[in-house]
Amino acid sequence: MVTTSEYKTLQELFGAPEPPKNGRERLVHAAIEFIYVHGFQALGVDQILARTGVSKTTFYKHFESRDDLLIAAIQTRDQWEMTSFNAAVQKLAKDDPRAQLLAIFDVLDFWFNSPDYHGCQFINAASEFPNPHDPVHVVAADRKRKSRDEFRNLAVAAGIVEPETFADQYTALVEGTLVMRQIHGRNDAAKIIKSAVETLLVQRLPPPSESVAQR
Amino acid sequence: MVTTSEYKTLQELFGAPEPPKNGRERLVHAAIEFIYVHGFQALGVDQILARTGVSKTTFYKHFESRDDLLIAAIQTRDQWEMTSFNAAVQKLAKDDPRAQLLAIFDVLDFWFNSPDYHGCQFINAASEFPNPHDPVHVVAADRKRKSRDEFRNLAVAAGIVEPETFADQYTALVEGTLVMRQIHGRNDAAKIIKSAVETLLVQRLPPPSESVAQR
DNA sequence: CGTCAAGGTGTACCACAAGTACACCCCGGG
DNA sequence: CCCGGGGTGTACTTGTGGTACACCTTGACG
Repeated sequence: MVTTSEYKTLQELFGAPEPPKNGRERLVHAAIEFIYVHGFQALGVDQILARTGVSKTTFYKHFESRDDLLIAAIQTRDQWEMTSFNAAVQKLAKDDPRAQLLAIFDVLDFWFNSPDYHGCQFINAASEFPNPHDPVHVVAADRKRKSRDEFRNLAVAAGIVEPETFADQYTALVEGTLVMRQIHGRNDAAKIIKSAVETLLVQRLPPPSESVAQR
Repeated sequence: MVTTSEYKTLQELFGAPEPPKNGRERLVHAAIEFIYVHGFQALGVDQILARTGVSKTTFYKHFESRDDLLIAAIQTRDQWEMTSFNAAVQKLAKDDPRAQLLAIFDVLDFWFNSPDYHGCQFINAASEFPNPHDPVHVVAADRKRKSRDEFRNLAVAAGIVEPETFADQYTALVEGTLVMRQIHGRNDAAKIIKSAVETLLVQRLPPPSESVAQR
């Protein structure tokens, strides 16, 4: 098992999103930053204009409406976060699927203890836009289902029995870990839940193949 | 284990909140209903006034502001939901703590498959008001932490080893189940995750006492 | 009976944010 | 040269949270 101590900051694991350039990208970038801290509904058009120095006319040339900006923001965030997170897991656990299923919680632990953690953007988004047909909700729900499918693929690759059921239970633990960190305020959540994952893993790993030396 | 088939509807398990009477209660009641479906930010003062037939002047005699109504709404919902849920668990599992830890997922399953399920109000609230000092967020976070403590108490009563760790893992599974139902759209979540709870339980139940040790 | 307070109504109004209309600027490439 | 893409500024409309003020109804009680 790769020890995570060689990585000190989340930046090293995640990298930073590209700095903004033209008007539209400046707006989306500023929106992402603001929304992640204060939520979607708190974002005011005038506020984001003052913050970026873009004029209102320019804004409405790039976006049909305020909602249009919100959609662009979560889509961009989705792209960035998915690639960053997967890259971080890859750094810690290479291509070993079983190690990756555990390393995911190490990455979560890093993330949880970074100073600018403000919860899972997609849980927030789906809660703020409860209508399942709202475009923002759709992006968030798709992201969640894709994550669950990636977990299933890892489970299959790791040779876990009943990978679908395992994927559901593993996903629930991940989501629950996010909620415990964000709402319960437990920033040790990832460390503690990781042991539950190990319990589920050993129960589902059929042959005692000593191939993956764990510990 | 109590089979749940004797209960057909969530109403039987939960009961209904008391019908509204005077102006203030009508407003709070209508707000709760609306918020649970559409979210906090979607609630407009004029809308709720039209819906209840209360005048704006009356509204502002009862509440300092719109936010004040939101706070009253989530507090009232908190009271009602906690007592209803606990009563439902009691109906299914009497006073057997181990059975209660499993029955909680049976109640969740009922709830998930009722037509008017719209997610966990408190996850929604904390997401819509991400500022940890916001009054609405505080109510939601307190509710979550209290639930976790109730789970810990059940674990202690059930004689589970390391009840604190178990409570954290159990809580994560509950929260994860809620998220999977609400965002992933998996209304079979409670059934599937229940088996993970059983796995954690058998691992933590120390003596193979053939009958559940009851008080 | 008279009166007074609690709780309710209606209308007009202010402040602020989303979104529109219109006139204008600058600059690089056919 | 001039034309279109991208940018600016100002003034406006509209909707909604919140206020001010004048008024109505009911029931307890001296």
